[in-house]
Amino acid sequence: MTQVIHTPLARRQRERLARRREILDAATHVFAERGYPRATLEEIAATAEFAKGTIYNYFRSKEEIFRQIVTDLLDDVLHIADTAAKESSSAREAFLRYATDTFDYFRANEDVLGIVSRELFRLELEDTKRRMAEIHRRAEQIAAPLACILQKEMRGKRFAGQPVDEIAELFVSIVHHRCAKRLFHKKSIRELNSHEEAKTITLLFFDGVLHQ
Amino acid sequence: MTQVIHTPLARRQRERLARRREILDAATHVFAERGYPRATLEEIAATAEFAKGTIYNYFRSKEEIFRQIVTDLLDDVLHIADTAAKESSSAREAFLRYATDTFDYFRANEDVLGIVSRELFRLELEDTKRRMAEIHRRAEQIAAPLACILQKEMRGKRFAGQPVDEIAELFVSIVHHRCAKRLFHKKSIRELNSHEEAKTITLLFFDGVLHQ
Amino acid sequence: MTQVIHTPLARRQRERLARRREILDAATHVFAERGYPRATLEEIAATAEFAKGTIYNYFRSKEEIFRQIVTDLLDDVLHIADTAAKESSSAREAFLRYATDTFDYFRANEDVLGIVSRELFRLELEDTKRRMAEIHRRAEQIAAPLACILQKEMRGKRFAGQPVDEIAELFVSIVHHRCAKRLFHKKSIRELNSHEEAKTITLLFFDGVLHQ
Amino acid sequence: MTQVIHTPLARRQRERLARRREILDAATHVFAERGYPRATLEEIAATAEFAKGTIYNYFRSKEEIFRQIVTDLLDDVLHIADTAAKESSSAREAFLRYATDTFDYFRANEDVLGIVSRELFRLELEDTKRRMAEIHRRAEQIAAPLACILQKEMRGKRFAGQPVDEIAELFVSIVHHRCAKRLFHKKSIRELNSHEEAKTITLLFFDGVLHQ
DNA sequence: GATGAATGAGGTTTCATTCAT
DNA sequence: CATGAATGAAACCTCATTCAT
Repeated sequence: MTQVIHTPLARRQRERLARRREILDAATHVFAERGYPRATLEEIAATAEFAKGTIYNYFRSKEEIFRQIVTDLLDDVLHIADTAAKESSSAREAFLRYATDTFDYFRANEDVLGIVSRELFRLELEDTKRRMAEIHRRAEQIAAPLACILQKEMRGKRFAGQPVDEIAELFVSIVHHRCAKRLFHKKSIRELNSHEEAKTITLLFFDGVLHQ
Repeated sequence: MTQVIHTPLARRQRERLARRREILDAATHVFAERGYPRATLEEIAATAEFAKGTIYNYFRSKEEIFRQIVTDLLDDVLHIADTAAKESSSAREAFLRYATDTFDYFRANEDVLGIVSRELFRLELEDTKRRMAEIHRRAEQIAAPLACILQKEMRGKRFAGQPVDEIAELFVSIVHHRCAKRLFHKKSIRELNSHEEAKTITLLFFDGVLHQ
Repeated sequence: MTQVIHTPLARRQRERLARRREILDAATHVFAERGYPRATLEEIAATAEFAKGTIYNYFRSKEEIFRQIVTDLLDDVLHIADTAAKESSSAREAFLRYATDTFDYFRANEDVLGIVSRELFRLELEDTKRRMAEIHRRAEQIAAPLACILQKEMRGKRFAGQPVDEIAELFVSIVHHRCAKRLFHKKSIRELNSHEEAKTITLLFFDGVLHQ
Repeated sequence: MTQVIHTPLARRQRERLARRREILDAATHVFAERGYPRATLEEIAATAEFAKGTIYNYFRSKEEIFRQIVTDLLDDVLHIADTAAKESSSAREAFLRYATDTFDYFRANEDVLGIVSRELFRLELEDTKRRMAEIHRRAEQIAAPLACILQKEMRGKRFAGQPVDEIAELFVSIVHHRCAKRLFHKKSIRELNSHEEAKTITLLFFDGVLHQ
């Protein structure tokens, strides 16, 4: 068992990380509320209860804060996909689990979902196109473990001539779409019954509309 | 038969509309290239080969230009969906046709697709959330004619407890996702074989992954 | 008696003057409504029912329109003062008449009064100070005929060491102040009883508060 | 006796106020020189020796700067009127003192006088007319203490059927007119002998031209 | 003479980032 | 490390004036 020694240095480190997290949480809230370009560092700082300048001791720029939020999110979702694939014995089970867990995750992190829905593709980078490609690459990563387990079950066959990973990506995009829809719809996302929804789209994906 | 008289007034009107279109086209290009916030009126004007002030004789603001582009696009897609539903004899045919035509439309209007993929949710409105709801409502409109024909075929039954229009929306979102994917992928959107792609997702939607 | 010949040229001339007047009237209205800087040529033109460019066939600039209005006004008031002095047999009568007629004039030309009250000193000239002096010189001109008749009655004596024309100017400024006050006050200027008001300030001027 | 502790916070506060004042002074100068619409923030900032953006850390807009200047001025003049009324034993003495002190005040604050003379009525508000009424209400406030002491002396009688406060306002307007006149006249306002001028108009006001 | 589209200089305002305290 | 005042580049938009038709 690892022996943790609380040297002053370690405390410093921990406090630093805690404050970094506070800033990220504050920023997440403000981005979700105002949208990236309308969000000002002034307001983020006020929400985090720091002075504007302090933010720059933790992040190099507004952009970096935003990218960190998105990266964290994608990591989380990637983890969900990994776990779903690893701990399931069939593709159907894995996909169902991925959908359910993702729904739950976003229900618990509504703000982050808001940001991703609106801002994911709006990073203010020199080369927007490069960024878009990057995002889609991450989506492929997320779909990969799901594709992998599906692959096995289909014994290497393609679906309608398409490689399996593209098909898995479709599923991922459907999940995302349902989340976003709920977020901006009359019914609160909190009322979303994760398991019901997950079953629906898994059923559609595996059996199609006509074969229920 | 109506005798068209080209009065000066009519000519003025026509020229005005033509120039409005030129501006919209130029703006579409710049928005697609730079993204909405980095797109400057300076550049839009230069691209349209007008002076900055001239733009304001045709549109009240940068925002208005953007909304016009989006509105036009949604109208076009809505029209595609309507036509597909009206001129098909089965749901499967209608969905296939909608997918094919939408693919073709975006292949011919790559810039517009770029804008929508990135900017649709970023209209700079006071109340971003209200706007999001509006966008989703438009999506429902687009899905409506497809839902309608599907409804008939399913004889009023629901799918896994979900109303048919939500299911139709899923299809629409899949189509959009495939378009965006192609746009930012290594393979140019021009190489996309609309018919092949459309067949794939229609097959998936109606029969599922397991029943090909 | 002058024989007026209505040659085509004269008609042109008359029509031109009439249109000039229409523009001045429209401009007077818009200036009064919006204030000089918020007034746009667009709106002046629309009010006059001409196109924007047409205005420039009659006036060299927005500024010139404004100066013409002010000049016309000052000429009118100067005429009132002249007449009052010429047709009165005593200073008291002359001042009373000047006040009464000026009140009547502004009641009939409310818009012009509004402009003068707000804009007189705001001509957008290179040298504002020179302009201010010019305005005050005009005020002296207006006061002059009144000063003249007062002078006679006072047999060359000064009032409290001040030259008579400065005293007359005070009276003129009091009249103007009462007009402006009424214009922006709850009671409409239309309800102003010119004769009553005029008697009050004339009484004050000649006999003072204590000697009624 | 209070022990003043100069905490950093207090120092910050003081410096902030000092800089606010510097900006107001610079703006006053530029407004007086150029007039409100020709005054640019560029020049105000340069005069105050700050960057343009810095101004906006102290005031929300050009308009707000202007209104602060005017409000401060009106407060000062109101204070003069209050003091004059409170510390005088007769109306004549109060009016004389008000006139003298106002002359002195404007001689020491020439720039502010310039602004008020030209700009008072040009505040760029939606509803200019509402603003004009507001200004006239302030004038009434200023006249109020003077009216009050005059009232007592006249034992409730009206003058020529007019309420006493309207009469007091006339006096205030005469004072203002003499100030403006001097400002834009050949003789510098610095040469104005406050006491002489004040005596003249007080004499006129109380005894009239004919009874010296 | 009348029209109205085109012009473009110039203004106000925002806000991410820096840096002295 | 924390602070918040200072910065200044950029952006959007207005509108008087010109000029080809």
